[in-house]
Amino acid sequence: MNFCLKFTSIRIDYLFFGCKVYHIPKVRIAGAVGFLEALEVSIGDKLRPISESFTLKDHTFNLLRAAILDMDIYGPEADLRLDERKLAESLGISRTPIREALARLAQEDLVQIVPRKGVFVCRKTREEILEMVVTWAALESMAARLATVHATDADLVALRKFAMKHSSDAVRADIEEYSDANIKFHQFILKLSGCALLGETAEGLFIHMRAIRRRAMGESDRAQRSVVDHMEIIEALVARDADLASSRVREHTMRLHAHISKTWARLEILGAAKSAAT
Amino acid sequence: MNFCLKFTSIRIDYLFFGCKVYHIPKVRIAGAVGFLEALEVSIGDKLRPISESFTLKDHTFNLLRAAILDMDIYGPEADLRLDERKLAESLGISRTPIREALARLAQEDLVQIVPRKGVFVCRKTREEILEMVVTWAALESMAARLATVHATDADLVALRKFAMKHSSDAVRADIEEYSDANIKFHQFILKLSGCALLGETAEGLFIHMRAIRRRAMGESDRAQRSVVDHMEIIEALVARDADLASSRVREHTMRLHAHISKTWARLEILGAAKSAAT
DNA sequence: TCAAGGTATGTGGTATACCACAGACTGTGT
DNA sequence: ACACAGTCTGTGGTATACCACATACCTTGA
Repeated sequence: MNFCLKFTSIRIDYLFFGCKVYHIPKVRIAGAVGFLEALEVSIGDKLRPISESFTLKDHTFNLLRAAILDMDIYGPEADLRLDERKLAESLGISRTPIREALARLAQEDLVQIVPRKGVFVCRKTREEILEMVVTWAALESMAARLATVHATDADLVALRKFAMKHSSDAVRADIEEYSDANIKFHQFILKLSGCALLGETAEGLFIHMRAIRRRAMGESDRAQRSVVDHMEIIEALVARDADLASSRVREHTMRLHAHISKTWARLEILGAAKSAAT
Repeated sequence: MNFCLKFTSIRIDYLFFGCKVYHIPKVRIAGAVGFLEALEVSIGDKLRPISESFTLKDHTFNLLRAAILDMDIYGPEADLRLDERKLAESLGISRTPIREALARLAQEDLVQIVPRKGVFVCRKTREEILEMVVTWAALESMAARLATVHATDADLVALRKFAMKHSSDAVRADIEEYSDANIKFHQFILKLSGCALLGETAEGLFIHMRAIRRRAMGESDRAQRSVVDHMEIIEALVARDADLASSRVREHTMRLHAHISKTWARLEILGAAKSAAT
C-alpha cells in the first residue's frame, strides 16, 4: 500500500490544523461606539478570517482526490486498492470521515466501492475515455461560441500571449510542459465563456483524463499541430466568429479523440501481450 | 419536517429488504453432472439474481434523491432542512448510511451540508439555472451531431413517431404532459448520439431543472413553437446534416434559455413583492 | 426595563465497537 | 494425494456514544 507512505506527512498537518477550529465571535456593531467597542472592532478586523467550517471529511476528500490524480493508475503494477483502515491510520483519524470522503469519490466515479471486497481506484476503459473526450469537445466548443461574445479584447490578448509562450515549449518537444500548458489553454477558453458550469463540468473530465495523457501523448508532431490549431482558434475568437470558433475547437478536440483512439488501442495490445507473457 | 411523513412507508420496505441480504451461493458447474448437481443447477437458475451488494447507503441515496426531486423546492413555504436524526428514525436505520448518502448528494450539489448548522436542499439561483441550460445545450447539440452518424433510420422513425404523439399533447395545451414528453424527446436525442456520457452528464442537469420547469413553462405558445422546432430537428437528423442538426438543437435550447430568463425574472419579482407584503 | 452572560438543547462531526460476508488457509477423512 | 469442510482473518457496513459548536432561551445584574 503506497498510500500509507504518501500520507505520513499529512499527520503533522492534521495536528496543526485538523481537529480544532477556533471560532472568533463576530463583533456586534452598536449604534453608539465607545472606547472598548472600538477596540474590539479593531481586534476583530485583524483576526477575522479563520478557516471556516473545516471538516476532516472535506480535507480527506481533497487529499485522496489529489493522491489518485498523482497515481499512475494505468501502470501495470499499480496498486488500485484502498484500505479504509490503513488510510485512517496513516492520516491519524478514524474511518468515518474517510468513508464519507470515499462515498463522494465514488459519486465522481473516481473509485468503486465493493461491499466486503474493497475500495478500488477506477480504471477507465478506452470507450469511456473516448466518451469523455467527446463530452469535453461539446462543452468547450460551446464555451468558444460564448467566448466570442463575452471575452474582452484584453482577454483574447492574454490568451494569445499564453499560447505563444506555450508554443515554444512545444517546439522544444517538452511534452510534460506542453501537456500542462495545453490543459490551461483549454481551461482558459472555458473560463472566457462566462459560464462557470461549463468549466466545472469539464473539470470532472480533466481529472479522469490527466492520468491518461502521459500515455496517450507520445507523438511529437501532435504538439506542433496543436500549436497551429490553437492559433487558428484564437484567430476565430478575435474575429468574433462564433460558428468558426466553435467548430475549430470541436475539431481540434476530436483530433485528440482520434489520436487517443489510436494510441490507446496500441497500448491495449501492448498491455495484453505483456500480461500474456507473464 | 415533511420528510418524516414521506418516508414512513419506507420502513416497511426496509423490514422486508433492508438489513439482511440473503446470499445464494453460485452453483459450481462440474465436468460430469450427476443427478443432484443437475437439480442444483435448475434451482440455482431459478434463484439466480438476488439484489447483489445491496447497501443501505445506496438505497438511502436513491430515496433522498427521489424525494428531493418530488419536493417543491422553490415553493415559498418549502422546508429545505433535512435532519439526519429524523431521517434515520423515519427510515429505521442509523445515521451512518444516511450521512454517506448525504455526502454523495452534496457532491451532486443537490444539498448543502453546513457543519453544526444543518443539511439544506440547494435552491438554484436564476444564473445557475441559466448556466445549466447552456451546458445542456452544449451536450445535446453535440449529441445531435453524433446522432446524424450513429442513429439508424429506424431510430429516427421512432423519434418522429414519438414527437408526433407528443405534438398532440401540446395543442391540447396539456403542459404537464408536454413537459414530460419534451424531456423524453431530448433524452432520446442524447441516447441516439451513442455516447452514454453525454446523456449521463445531461441527466444531472435535468434533475436540477425539473423542479424549475413547472414554474418556467407557462406560456402556451412555447409548446407550439417547441413542436415546430422538434420537427425541424428531426428533419435535419434525417437529412444526416450534422451542422444543421447541431445548430437547430442548440438554438432550440437557447430559446428555452431566453424563455426561462424572462419567466424566472418575473417570478423573482413576484416573490420579492410577496415577501415584502408579508 | 433591558442588556450581558450563562445554560440548555440540538446540530453535524468524529471515534469506536461490532456485524456479516468473502476468501485464504488448514486440518481431516477418504 | 486430494477433496472438502471448518476456521481464521480481513473487508466494508452499520449502530452507537460522545464531542464541539451554534443557537435560543433564561437568569441576573444594572
